[in-house]
Amino acid sequence: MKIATWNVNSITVRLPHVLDWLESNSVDVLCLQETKCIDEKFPRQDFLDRGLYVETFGQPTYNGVAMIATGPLSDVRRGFAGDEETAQRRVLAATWRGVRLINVYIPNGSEVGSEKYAYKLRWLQQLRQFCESECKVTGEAVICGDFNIAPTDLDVHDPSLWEGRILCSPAEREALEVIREWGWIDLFRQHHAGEGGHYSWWDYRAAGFRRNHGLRIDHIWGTRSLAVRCVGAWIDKVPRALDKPSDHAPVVAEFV
DNA sequence: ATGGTAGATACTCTA
Repeated sequence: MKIATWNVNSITVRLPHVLDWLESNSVDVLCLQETKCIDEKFPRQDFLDRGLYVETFGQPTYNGVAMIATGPLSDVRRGFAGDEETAQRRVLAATWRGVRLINVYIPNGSEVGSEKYAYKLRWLQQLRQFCESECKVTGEAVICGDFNIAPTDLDVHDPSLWEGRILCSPAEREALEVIREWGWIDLFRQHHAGEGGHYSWWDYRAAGFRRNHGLRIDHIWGTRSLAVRCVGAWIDKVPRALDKPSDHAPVVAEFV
């Protein structure tokens, strides 16, 4: 079993990359973020034609998450309990073959101290509640997506440049730690303990990818019972080097 | 010093 996450920065633009990637990577579930596409316009037929199952939770222009799977997705949950119809669409949960999956696009936060930053911290508090209500810590569950947080300085190409800045600030790292303490294990770090230089996002600007000036902000975390079955986790930089790439690379975890 | 690029939408916002 393989589970992957990929911020595609518009499913409309990235559809060829996603279809090609699925062709050459036999993943069972692919969680997408920043689809930037309302559900009615999501190119679901391209996936259905390939025998895949699709669940979407999108809005115009911004945000949007989706799941693509090789089998049916059940108990689909869209957004937090009590969200207004107009709330930003950033979280989608579903069950695939008994595994509970949470797909998140955590807010970027814009700038430390801004209104968007406060929204990010509030959203992270809600996400901890969501984990508690949607998953059993003793069960098989995964939370993955664009977390928009580099958990430690090991996940940052230049920690002194990024110190205290958005994606790296202490308050957001602490809020993420509160979520992790619920019972999640970083499946990538489990297989790459202490290794620097592994990033999942590189800014389009200033030739970030060519210089490997990146951050590891896309993550796959699992509960203990899945972590012991996880035999590998990696970041696939191949699609990031294509023409017209997303600024994020897919992250994959494999289980026995 | 506050750059640089990309995407969706509409003459900016978000990342």
